[in-house]
Amino acid sequence: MRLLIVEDEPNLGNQLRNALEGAGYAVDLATDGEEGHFLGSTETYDAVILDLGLPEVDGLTVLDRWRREGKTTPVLVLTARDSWSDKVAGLDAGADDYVAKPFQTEELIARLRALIRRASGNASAELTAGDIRLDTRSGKVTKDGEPVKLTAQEYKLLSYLLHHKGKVVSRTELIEHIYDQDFDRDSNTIEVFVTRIRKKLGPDVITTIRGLGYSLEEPAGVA
Amino acid sequence: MRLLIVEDEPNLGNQLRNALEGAGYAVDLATDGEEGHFLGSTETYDAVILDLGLPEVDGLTVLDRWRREGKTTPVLVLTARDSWSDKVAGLDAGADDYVAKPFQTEELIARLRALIRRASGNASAELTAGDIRLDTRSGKVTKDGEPVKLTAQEYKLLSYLLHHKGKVVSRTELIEHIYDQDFDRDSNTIEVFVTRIRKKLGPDVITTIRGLGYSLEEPAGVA
DNA sequence: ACATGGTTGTCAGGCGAGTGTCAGGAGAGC
DNA sequence: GCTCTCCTGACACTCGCCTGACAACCATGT
Repeated sequence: MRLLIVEDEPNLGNQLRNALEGAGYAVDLATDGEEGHFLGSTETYDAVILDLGLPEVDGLTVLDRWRREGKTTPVLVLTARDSWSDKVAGLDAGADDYVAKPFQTEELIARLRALIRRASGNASAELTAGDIRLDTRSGKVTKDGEPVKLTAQEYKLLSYLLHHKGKVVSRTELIEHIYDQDFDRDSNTIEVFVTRIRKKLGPDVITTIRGLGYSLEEPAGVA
Repeated sequence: MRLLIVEDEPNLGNQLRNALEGAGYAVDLATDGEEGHFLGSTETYDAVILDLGLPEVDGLTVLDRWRREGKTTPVLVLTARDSWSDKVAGLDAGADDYVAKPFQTEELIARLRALIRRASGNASAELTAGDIRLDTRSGKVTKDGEPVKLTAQEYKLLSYLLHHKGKVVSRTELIEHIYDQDFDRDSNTIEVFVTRIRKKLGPDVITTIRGLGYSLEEPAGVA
């Protein structure tokens, strides 16, 4: 899962980045509205955290532009506390959720998780495929009810595939969503991690679509 | 366990704070409704003690706002002795328990404990995991029936993990709940205390989830 | 006031899991 | 059979975590 933070205040921005990276997200940080809008328009993110009070271009404007461009990425807006007018305006512009500043990191993360879950159309916090089960809240994975120990990267990869169950996901797409901007794009880490996951969860969990990428399917009628 | 006290009368407020800190809680104190609401909205507490007669914004209003914002933190309300109307109103606004002023500190603490226990879904005053047993009433910990002497911080840490048994708890979350507002966030005290607890209770009590945090599990079927 | 014992937070060194790179091998598709 | 893609075992390096030692800080009793 990859996030964009648009926040001009350096302290808060970095603090946020650290917290979210700690929570297992890949994070890009933009420090003004111009850069934020640019990144949001050109890169793909699973969610955006947008501060409203920004230099150059106001946060609301950025949000509005994205929506006009047809971007549907879920956006979580940071508002100053008490600023109800901001909230209303934000709603109109198409924000998906709010957190009042200053905020508690845990709450922000919880809301983000909910946002991403909603956006990918999953009602529940649990993602499943066959006998594999992943709980996004506790961060635990089980197979046949047996807990399986995954490392951070393995978890990210599996979680992304589960969020896009049934679709074919290219290696590039995976790299873009699991790592942040500056990461060597011609590396075979993804293959390596797919292998490692297959070792832990069984060879049939992830299907290779030769030349295109990988896909995680709900196993067909076979019992 | 971290508490918020909202109490305008300085004597009572400080007295409460001392008593509760003595009982092993991390305590923040707000002296008016505005500040109280702000802290309650932005920080995470395990419970709130709320006086109803407050300057600026009334206690009931504060409570009502929190509930509208979706806060589910358990709230214990302090009411004047005979003010039944307050109680009724408080109930409507979503208070979880009452203590009539003037009150006995011990009673308050007992009720708080019950409140927190209920909120975390534990029926009993005892938290257990394997052969570890923690009595929240007496504040005593035993392993295999043998009493174990824990220091205050060790106890807090263990207790928080037990309250969240099975979940992965990040180092940040632990810091936020064990210490009060201003505490250096990048310090390795948590690691140190985990080590110390492991020394006293055995190395397998607390599991490290690399990159994410710690977790306290009910040991699997193995006898 | 002073001494004492215990508790708490900081630091630095060390260790190991986790991660990415590589290279050789297997298999699909033509 | 040849080629291109993907798989996978081994290795090196990094970074996170552990842990022993120290110093500051209480609380307590004298």
